[in-house]
Amino acid sequence: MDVSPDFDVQLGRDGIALTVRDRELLAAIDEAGSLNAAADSLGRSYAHAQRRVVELEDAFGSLVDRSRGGGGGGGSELTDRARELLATFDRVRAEFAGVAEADETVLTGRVVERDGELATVETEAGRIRAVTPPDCTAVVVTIRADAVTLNRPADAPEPGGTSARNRFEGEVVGVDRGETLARVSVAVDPDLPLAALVTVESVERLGLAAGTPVVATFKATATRAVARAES
Amino acid sequence: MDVSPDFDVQLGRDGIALTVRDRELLAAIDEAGSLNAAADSLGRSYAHAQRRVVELEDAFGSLVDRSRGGGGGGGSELTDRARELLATFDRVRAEFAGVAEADETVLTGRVVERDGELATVETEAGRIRAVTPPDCTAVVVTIRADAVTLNRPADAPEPGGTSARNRFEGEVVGVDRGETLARVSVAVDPDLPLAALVTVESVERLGLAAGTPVVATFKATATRAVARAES
DNA sequence: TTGCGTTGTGCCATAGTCGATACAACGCTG
DNA sequence: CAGCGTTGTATCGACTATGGCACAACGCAA
Repeated sequence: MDVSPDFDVQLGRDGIALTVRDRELLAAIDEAGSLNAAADSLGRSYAHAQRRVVELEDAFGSLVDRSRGGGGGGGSELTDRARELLATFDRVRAEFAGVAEADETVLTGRVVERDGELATVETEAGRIRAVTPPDCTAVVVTIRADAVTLNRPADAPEPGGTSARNRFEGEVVGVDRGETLARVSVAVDPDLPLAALVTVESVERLGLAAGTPVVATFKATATRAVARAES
Repeated sequence: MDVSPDFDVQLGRDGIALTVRDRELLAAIDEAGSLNAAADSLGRSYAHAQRRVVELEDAFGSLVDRSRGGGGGGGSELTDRARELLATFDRVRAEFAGVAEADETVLTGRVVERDGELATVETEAGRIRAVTPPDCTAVVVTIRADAVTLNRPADAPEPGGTSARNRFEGEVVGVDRGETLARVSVAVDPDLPLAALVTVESVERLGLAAGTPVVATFKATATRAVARAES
């Protein structure tokens, strides 16, 4: 069952949301220098684009300095606030894209202890601390590969000296080396592969290869559990 | 400019996407035992729900075992594949929700070296390794608070012994303690606050309070840069 | 004054989504 | 055989989003 996670970002404020479509419109205005030319270059109607800008400004404040008449008939340009908005939109989108691409290892387990939104979950691989929704004991916990850091056993931080609440000793079972990023599989307790995304530079510095003993650590706040149907 | 990032998840396959709405429909079928009752309980039309199920099955394979006639007139129930689909939907949605909530520290800088998708960026706070889109030198790098781990200086891993490629020494300037999670601000190099989300248990174990010296580490693969307009 | 290209506004047409309704087919029960 | 509640299918109408178009207002330039 190969499905591809996808997402739509939006920045909300005062009940209305700035979507990808709006982002494109603002960017086009910035480039074209006029609302009219922007709508044209996007193949959209001017009327709708104009109304949409007003709508957005209603919620987000002044976004486009528009002037009519004058040399060339007038024109429009983005305000600083609009540029700032575009920047945060791109930033948020990049974050989401990161989690959409990242692969992750998922474990099923049961919560054995709970303290507010934090819980410790008993899984096949051992106990894991994760942020967990309330009122559920049967859960699946997912650990994103970009959240687990690998350490040489000798250099691994003592459990008492770090805020990384999860720590597993294991040995490397595979290194899938890309150009600059590598996906390494670590066999924790029995023989369960935990995926970690690291730089190839780290692979070389730590001398990671099949058989290398490592200590994998990841934060409780970065691993999430969701309820699962009891089977 | 306080905007609230929001998102819509969907699982794509064969060009069609399973949305939140579809998730609700499938869940309702599971609970009600019939497509008809499910549509009713959601306040939707049966006709549309039925068509949608067929549409989804076209792309995702058999999802609902439907039978008509017989005792009670028939009924429907989810296939294992549908249940699996629901589970991964929830899982993915939880991941996205995590990044939507997490606060993050953003730094502006310029890439000074690059190696494929990885780059080192010179920022006010020092050099940071981050995954970076191609063809840009002016960037904004964002570090999610749940991605940075705090270490006691004595226990901090040596740079050579860990896959965490970013390491900053600093001291705690503030602890915003929640019920089980705490947001601690760390002043790195000059006096730039880096946000870290840790458990209150970690706060106590590490004795974190204003003035405590700590070493903050985070992985290059977990920090992302996006292009920014040259000012 | 005329011309020009822009912004601002209103109205209509079109397409897509979705609920409402109606009806046939189905298969067990009484 | 009749009754029942389900699935399957077609058709209609309401609502929304969006493009197309028309026209006024604007302000500078020639």
